[in-house]
Amino acid sequence: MQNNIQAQLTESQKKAVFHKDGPILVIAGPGSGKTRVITYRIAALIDSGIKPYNICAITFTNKAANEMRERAALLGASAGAHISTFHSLCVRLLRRYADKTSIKPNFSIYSDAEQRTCMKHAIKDCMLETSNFSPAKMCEAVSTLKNKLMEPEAFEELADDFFSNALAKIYKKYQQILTDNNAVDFDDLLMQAAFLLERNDDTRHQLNEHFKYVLIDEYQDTNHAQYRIAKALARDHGNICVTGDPDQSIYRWRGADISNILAFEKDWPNAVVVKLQENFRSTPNILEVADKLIAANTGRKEKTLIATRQPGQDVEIMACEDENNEANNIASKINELISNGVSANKIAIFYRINAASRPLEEAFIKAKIPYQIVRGVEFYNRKEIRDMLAYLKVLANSSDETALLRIINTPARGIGKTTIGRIQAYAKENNISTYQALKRADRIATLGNGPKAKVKVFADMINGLMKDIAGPVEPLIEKLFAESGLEAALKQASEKDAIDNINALISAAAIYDKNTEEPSLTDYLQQIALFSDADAYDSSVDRVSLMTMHAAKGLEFDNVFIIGLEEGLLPHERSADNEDELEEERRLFFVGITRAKSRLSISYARYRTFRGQLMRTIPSQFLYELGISLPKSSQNPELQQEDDDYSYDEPQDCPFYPNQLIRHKKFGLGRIKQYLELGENSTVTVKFNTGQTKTLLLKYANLETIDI
DNA sequence: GGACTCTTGGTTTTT
DNA sequence: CCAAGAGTCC
Repeated sequence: MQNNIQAQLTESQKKAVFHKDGPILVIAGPGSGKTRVITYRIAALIDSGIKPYNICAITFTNKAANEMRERAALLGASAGAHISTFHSLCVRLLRRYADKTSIKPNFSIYSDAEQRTCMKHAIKDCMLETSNFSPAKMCEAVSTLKNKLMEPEAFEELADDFFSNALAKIYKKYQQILTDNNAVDFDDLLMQAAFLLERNDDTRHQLNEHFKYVLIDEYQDTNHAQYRIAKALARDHGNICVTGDPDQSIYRWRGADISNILAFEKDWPNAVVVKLQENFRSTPNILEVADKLIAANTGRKEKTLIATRQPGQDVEIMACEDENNEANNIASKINELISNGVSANKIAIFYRINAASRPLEEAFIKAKIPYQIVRGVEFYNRKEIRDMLAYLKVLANSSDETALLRIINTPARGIGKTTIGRIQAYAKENNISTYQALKRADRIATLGNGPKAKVKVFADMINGLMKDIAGPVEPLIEKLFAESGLEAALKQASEKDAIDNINALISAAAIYDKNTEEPSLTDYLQQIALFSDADAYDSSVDRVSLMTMHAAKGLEFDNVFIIGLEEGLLPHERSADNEDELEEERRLFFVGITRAKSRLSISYARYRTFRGQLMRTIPSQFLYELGISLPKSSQNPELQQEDDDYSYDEPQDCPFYPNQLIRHKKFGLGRIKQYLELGENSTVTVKFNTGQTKTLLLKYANLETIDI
């Protein structure tokens, strides 16, 4: 490798980049060059004579994979290394070695909506009520089991109470439905791939021969299934290099297991451990705040971020009246930045939940600020797009009944519930798929002549299109749009937006065709199923970026605004009851803060609209952990007035100390966990005997102290 | 079979 | 406040 490239690395980075064989653990803070290490390592390996195709690098998003590919090429690494996400890699493996699994290579990948549809059927098939067993909850439970690589049969044996017995039944049924549809969900991709590798020694061996070097970025967010896949991928040679930061683990709720990175040295006892402590991204002002915040987490290995940049602007905390005021304040600050010559694409706004983008959008339109909302999957959630994709899924995989039922009467073609029921009954009786039954509709005795004719027209249309599924995707989609009747239906209803969206889908398919060596419908569908929000981020356009803190992972911006620092929002209310989840919320905020290079502004609103109602908020407990003082008053005299009205019933001095026993009218007995002196906004965090932990505004809480 | 109204339930984060 | 599902009517 050229010397000038070497010069771009620190001594510790070099250690990880140039150490050749065996396991390497790179444990490092934000902005320390973790991803850079992986990229350079790919280049260095190729430079040392390793063939590109012998390298397998795994990133967290497709976007990150693309970027890594480009950067490695810039370093002179010839193309050919496999760089992708875990999920994409698994798709490839399952397609290639489908004969060793229970699925066929043209399998459909089900989105959450499709998963829920199947789950609903599974619950009903088990003679249970969806009102008692909500499909979303059951999907979550099944997902958790799959992430632990627990198959239905194995779980059935463990199930020993009412709920888990029901879950076992539902899980089994759900899995049966997926198999019948020749479909997998996101978790299956990992689970099936893990079993493929673990249960077929020859296949695993062959892959170990092929991928001689395995590199994994963001290792702190791998779940158990991914951990087992990683282990299997490196089993023969042990050339596994992982990078990560336990403080940036933000996917625990999705099964990410922080102990994967913490126990790496146990799994690979000869591992070389490289620590990267310097931060090249942020000013010391920002790092100090990040440091203070994350120090509040108890379950962590202590580490301090070492700043390398010159001091800059202080971190700002903004108190706003409500979400609109917050959005407008930010809009005017951004306009100021832009008029000072800052490019819009150097500015980002992060929030906890997607719904928070709306007031910002309105404010930006008003203030004429160009913006992009980084939410790639939204496009694929539109009804018309899902309809088109359902057609395509049926064409690629005729076993996909979920997709078939979606489109059989979309647009309306007079095939209603009754007809469908009769076709399904016939299919079941004759042990054929619903699609096959459609094709012989004329033989279904229960159908009248009218329905028979309508079904025949539909079946002929699908059959006709199926003849064209080989090769490029774009012409097929275009033909489908016309022949399915969707185009005519949308035109008739003057659904201009919907037509535009489908045209966008067609253009995107053309790009896919152009960029793919061997385009195929199956591959196209499997790829777009794995598209993520973060993939939509376009750094080249000059727009302010709006995204969730989860989507911000791995990115950096000169100017960052983080909004909604309020109890219930960040930390989110659903995390408040659980100490581990609260710590994850803190890590999430930490991730947000450490994206900022030079300027960071954090805001909260004193009122926020919630389910259509303006509600008083409580400033986030995290704000008090940053080590900076909060702004005292709001700018709005009216609201100030309102606060003064309340001030008379403020408690004069606070008798609360940690662990003190108290009683609350509604929640009952509990112990004080924390008391925050904030004047009129003083809060107490109480762990109630019900198991719940709540943060209450002292002035409304009416707590009764119980002295022992 | 399909369009329409009304009710009710529910809001994280995502591959 | 808003989407989805049930129920009602043509």
